[in-house]
Amino acid sequence: MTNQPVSPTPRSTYRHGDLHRALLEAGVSLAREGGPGAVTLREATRRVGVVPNAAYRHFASLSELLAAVRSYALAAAARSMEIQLEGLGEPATKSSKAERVARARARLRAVGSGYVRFAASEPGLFQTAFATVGAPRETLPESAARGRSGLGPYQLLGAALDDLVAVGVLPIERRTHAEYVAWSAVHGLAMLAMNGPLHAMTPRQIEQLTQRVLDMVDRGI
Amino acid sequence: MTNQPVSPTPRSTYRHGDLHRALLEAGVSLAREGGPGAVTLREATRRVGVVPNAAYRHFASLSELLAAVRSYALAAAARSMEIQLEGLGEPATKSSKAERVARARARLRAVGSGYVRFAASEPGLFQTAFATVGAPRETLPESAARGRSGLGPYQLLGAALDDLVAVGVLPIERRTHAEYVAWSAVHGLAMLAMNGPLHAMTPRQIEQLTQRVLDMVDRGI
DNA sequence: TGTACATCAGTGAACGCGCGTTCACTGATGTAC
DNA sequence: TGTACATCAGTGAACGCGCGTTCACTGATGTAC
Repeated sequence: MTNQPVSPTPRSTYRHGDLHRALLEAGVSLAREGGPGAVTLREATRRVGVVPNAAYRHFASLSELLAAVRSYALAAAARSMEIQLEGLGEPATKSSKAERVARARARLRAVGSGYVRFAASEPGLFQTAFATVGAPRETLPESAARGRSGLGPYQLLGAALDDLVAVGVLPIERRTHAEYVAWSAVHGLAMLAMNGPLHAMTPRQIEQLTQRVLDMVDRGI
Repeated sequence: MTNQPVSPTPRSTYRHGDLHRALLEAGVSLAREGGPGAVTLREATRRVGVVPNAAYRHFASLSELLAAVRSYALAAAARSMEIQLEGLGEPATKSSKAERVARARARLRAVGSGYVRFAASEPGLFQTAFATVGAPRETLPESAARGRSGLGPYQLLGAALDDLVAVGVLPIERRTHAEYVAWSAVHGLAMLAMNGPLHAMTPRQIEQLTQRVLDMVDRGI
C-alpha cells in the first residue's frame, strides 16, 4: 500500500512538540485516502515519525483517535454545505414573498449540493463522517463537529427545512422527520457516486444528477 | 465475538461431501451477521468444521468466496423486491388507462419498498450486496445474482421505470439515469436505517418513512 | 543567575491476536482390470 | 465379484503480515530553590 518513508519529518528535538495535533492530522490524511478503516495507530505514528505506543500519551485508544478524525470530517462536511449557502449571497432587505420562497428553496438545494460535493471531493472523509458501517455506535464529540456557523451538517439541514416551513412551502405536518426524507435522497446519491455504479461518472455528470435529485426533493418533499 | 464450537457438524466420513456449498452457506451466515468484513476463510472453515486451507480446494481465494456471497446477497435482494411486486396481484386483463397508470406507479413503489425492507431485515447481506465501501471494484458473477424472474435488483428497477414511460407518467426525456434518481432515495434511506440515526426506529416507523420517501419519488421523479 | 530535581513525552522491546496463504502429506473414494 | 491403483479432498504444520496494546525505560524540559 502506502509505504511512507519511516521518518518523513525528522525531528531535531527529542520531544515532538505537538504530537497530538500531528497524530490527528495524520489520522485525517489516512481517512482521506482510505476511509475510516485505513486509520490505524501504527500507520499514523509511522507517518509522524514516532514510535507506535507514543500515541498513547495523547489518545487513550484507536477509537478515540478515530472519533477525533470523525469530528474533523463532520466539520469539513458542514463547511462544504456552508460554502454553498454562502454562494447564495445576502438576502434583499425588503424581499417579496416570492423572493423569500425562492430563497428558502435555494437554501435546501444548497445544503444538499454541499453534501454531495463533499462526498464526491472527499470520499474518504465522507465515509468517515457518515458511512461508518458496522462500527459500534459511539457518542460523537459534538463540539468540534461543526462548521463556522456553529451548526453541524444535520442542523444545517434542519434550519433549511425550518425556513421552508416559515415561508409556507413545506406544510408543518410534514416537517416531522423531513430531515430523513431529504437526507435519504442526497445520502443515497452520495453513496452511489462514491462506490456504486456512478463512480465512473465525471464531476459534471455527477453535478447534473445531483440537480435532478434535488429537483425531486424540491418537488416531492 | 462469535465463538462457535470448533466442529458444529462432526463428520463421520473423512470427506465432507459438499464443502463448496457448506463454505458458501457459512460465508452467507457470516455476511448476514457482520457484513462483508466478517467474511473470512478461517471463520467459514471453522464453522464447517474443516481445516482452514481446505477452502482452497473450492475457492481460489477469499475474494472468490466473497464474490459468491455477494451474488447470493444480490439474489436475495432481488427476491425481496419480487415479493413486493407479486403482492400487487395480477393485472386486470382489460384495464383502463387510469388503472394501468396506477399499476405502473405501484410497481415502482413495490420495487423501492422491497429494497428498503431487505436492508432493514437483512442489514448484513444488504451491505454485502450494495455497500461494499472501499472494496476494489470487482466484476460480479451476474448469473447467480438474480431473483426468480431472472432479473437482478437493478433490472427490476429499470423495468418499473420503463413501465412508467410506457404508461405516460414518466416523460421519455427523463428516463435516462432515472434509475439513479430513484435509487438514490431508497438507497439513502436504507443506509440511514441501517447504521445511521434511524437505526433506533421501530420497523413500523421505518415503514412510514419509506412511504414518505416513496411519495417523494412518486411526485418528484 | 545557577543548580537539583520532578515531571512526563517519547523509546525499545515484546505480547498475543486473527488473518490469508503455501507446502508436503494421507487416506477415502471410485475406476480399470 | 474381487483387487490394484490413481485421484484428489481434506490434514497438519508453518510462514509472514499488520494490528492494538502493555511494560519498564530514558532523557529533555521546566520549575523550585
